[in-house]
Amino acid sequence: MAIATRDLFLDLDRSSPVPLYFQLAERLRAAIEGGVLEPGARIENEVALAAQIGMSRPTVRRAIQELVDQGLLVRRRGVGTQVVRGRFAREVQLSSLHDDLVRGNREPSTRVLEYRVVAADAELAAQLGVEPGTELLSLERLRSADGVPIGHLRNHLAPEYSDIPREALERFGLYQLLRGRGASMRVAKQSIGARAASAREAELLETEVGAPLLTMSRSLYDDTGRAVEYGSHCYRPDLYSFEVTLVEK
Amino acid sequence: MAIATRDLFLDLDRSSPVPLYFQLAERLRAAIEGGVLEPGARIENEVALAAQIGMSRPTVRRAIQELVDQGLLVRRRGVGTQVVRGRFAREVQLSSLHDDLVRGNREPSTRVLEYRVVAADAELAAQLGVEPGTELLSLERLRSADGVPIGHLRNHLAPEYSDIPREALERFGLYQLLRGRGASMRVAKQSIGARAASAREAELLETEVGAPLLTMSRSLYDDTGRAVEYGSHCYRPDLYSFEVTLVEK
DNA sequence: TAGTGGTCTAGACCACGGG
DNA sequence: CCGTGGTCTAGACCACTAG
Repeated sequence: MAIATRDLFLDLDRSSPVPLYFQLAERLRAAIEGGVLEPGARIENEVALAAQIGMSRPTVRRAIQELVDQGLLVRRRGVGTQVVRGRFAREVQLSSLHDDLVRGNREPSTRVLEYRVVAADAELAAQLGVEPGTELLSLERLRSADGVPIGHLRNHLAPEYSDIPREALERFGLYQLLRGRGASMRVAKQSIGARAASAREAELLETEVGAPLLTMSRSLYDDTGRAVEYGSHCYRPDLYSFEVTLVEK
Repeated sequence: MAIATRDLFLDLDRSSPVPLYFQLAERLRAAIEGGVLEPGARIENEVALAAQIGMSRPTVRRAIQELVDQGLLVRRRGVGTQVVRGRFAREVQLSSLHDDLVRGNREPSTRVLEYRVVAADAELAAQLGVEPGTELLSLERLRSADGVPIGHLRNHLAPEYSDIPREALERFGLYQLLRGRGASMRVAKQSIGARAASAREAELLETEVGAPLLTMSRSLYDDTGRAVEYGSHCYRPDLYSFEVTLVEK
């Protein structure tokens, strides 16, 4: 039996700049995360839901699809749509470690270890999709949370961002600064691995030489498809990990 | 100036069971990966493309959206759609290590180290969304590629899959066996981290005690939202890493 | 102002799963 | 057989960007 959802959608605002499908998706999400729709519960079919709410079926469908993509709902043709059982994972966003820490109510701080302009070698040029020899701002930072070192961050920034002042990097997250300079970041391609800490990394991260580190290298592109930065980071695995949700299509 | 794409879409098959939007997306992908559409190239606008191909705009739009979601294209309202610059990352699928190795033309082999039924404790029950005490098949396997140990895999399977024979696990990937039993897996929630190898892990993986290992724990759900398995794996980081593409919405 | 992607409608037909 | 989600159409209006 499908759950009655009539009362959940009374306050949709058609004059709002927020899309209808998004408003509906957020209400469904709240119902799921708030326990109104329990794990395993079936929601009403798309046609009936559209009629009840007074929206077209494609709009309702898109709202549901958002939650399917995020792993909160599963659909079966000919059967129906249900809430996934089990725990909910916080969705991975395209955000910086700095922002992650702030969201987790931890106090981030940053020490800039290196700040200089370099010419892109072949490897960097390929990662970023720029010409070899292009001038990039090379950064090396140590990021701490509540005074404890958590990550060693190396970044190379595209030329248009190479005027970010060193002092700003001590106080703000890199993504925050990039956004403030008009970058609209869209696509990140990451590779996650592990390796042993070097002597320098061990000293910076206050751990032992050879201790396991979680590594992440990332190429970041903006909404024009141009490279914004290439980053090569390592983290203390006792203080940081990556959460990923995969949905089979 | 937008790239002419007229000739790319002459062989679309409207009678095929493969959806039109998917056929179109695959042709676009081939054009991008084959270099016909170069990094940074703009493709024609959705309305013109639809008219040329003889499809409706929503269908064309959906095809483009597929590639946007996969990080191959970027769109800007009022401007247009462009090919992302930089390297293309192979998309992460919901697949097993076994399948990954086969795809990479490597020879996987598996040693089953443990095979027994256990009762779910509170932690496992929460991860899988089942009642505590539910009987689960507990597995411990060593996966090698071309004879070199690459990962130590611990899994707990939901009751309906606990009759998978031990011998099958030596010869096939777990996902392959689950699919063969009718499981249609949909959602995986993974956490990726790192830690030091224990004495046993070091021996199994032919590395040193304390050597860095890449870890991944995963809850897997099927298309009814029910739990299929919980896995807790570790890998030799010199032989395996995770590739992730994130797209900001 | 012209051109683009973003949203939304109101239908239609089909494929699949279950009874 | 019926109910469900999956696909597709042919429009419409709007918001944003660039010149």
